[in-house]
Amino acid sequence: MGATKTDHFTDSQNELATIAKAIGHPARVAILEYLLKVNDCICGDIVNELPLAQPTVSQHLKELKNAGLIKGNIEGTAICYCIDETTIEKLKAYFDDILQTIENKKANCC
Amino acid sequence: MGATKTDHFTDSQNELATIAKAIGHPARVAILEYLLKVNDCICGDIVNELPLAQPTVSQHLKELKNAGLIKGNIEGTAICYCIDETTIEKLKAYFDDILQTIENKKANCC
DNA sequence: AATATTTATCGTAATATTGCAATATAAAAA
DNA sequence: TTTTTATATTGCAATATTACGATAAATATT
Repeated sequence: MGATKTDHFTDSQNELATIAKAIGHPARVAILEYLLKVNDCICGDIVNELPLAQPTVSQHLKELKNAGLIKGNIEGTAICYCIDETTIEKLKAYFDDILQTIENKKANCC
Repeated sequence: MGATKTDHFTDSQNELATIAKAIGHPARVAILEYLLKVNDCICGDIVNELPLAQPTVSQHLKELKNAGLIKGNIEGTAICYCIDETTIEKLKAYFDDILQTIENKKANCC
C-alpha cells in the first residue's frame, strides 16, 4: 500500500488531483506567485528568491511543468518559465462550476 | 529532510498549498464531486461510492475537513458532510486574480 | 440491557515526497 | 579550447502519505 489507486477514478478526477497536488506545496505556490509578479520572464533567479537549494527548485519547477501549470522556453543558458494560462482557466472553471451548482440547490443541511 | 519548510513561506502561501494539497488526491476529488451531486447531505454512503475501505475514506474526509473544504454535522449515528462554499470561493478568487494579472501584463515570452 | 449501525482511531506496511550534495549537461564568454 | 553560467539529473536520507485490518466509540433499535 501507499500508492494512490488512480485507475479507480475518472480521468477528469485524476487530472484535477494532479494539478492541485502540484499547487499543494508552498514552494510551488511561491514560484507561481513570483512568475506572476515578474513582468518579463527572466526567470533564472527563482533560486535566489526561494529559501531552497537549486536542485530542489529545479525539481519543483519540473513538477509544475508536468502538471501543466508552467511552460518554459530555452533562452541561451537560461530558461524562461511562465504560467500556463490555460490550466489556471481550467481550475477557475472547475470551481466556478462547483459554486454554481451549490447556488442552484440551496438545500444545505450544514 | 522530507519535511516541507513551511516556516520559510508566507501564511497565505501555506494556506493555499494546504487547500490544494487536500484536493490533490483523486479520492478526495471524487468525494467533493459526490457531495456536490447529492442534493441533501445523507452522506454515509460515500464509502459505497468509492473503491476504498471505510477507514481510508474516513481519513480522506478528515483531511478535507482539516483543509476547510467540507464541514460535517452529526445526525444520529450518521454524519452529514457538505462542501464548505467559503473555501471554494477563496480558490476561485485566487485563480481569478492570477488570470486578471496575466491579462494586465501581456508581455509573455512563452 | 444486548445488538446493530455508523464513523473514528490505532497500528503498520508499502510507497511517495522533500531536500540537498555531488555531478552532469549544454550553451555563452573569454 | 577553456572557463564560466545556468539548469538538470542522480543518489540518498528523512519524513509524509496512502491504504487497510482490527478495534473503539457512540447512538439507534430491538
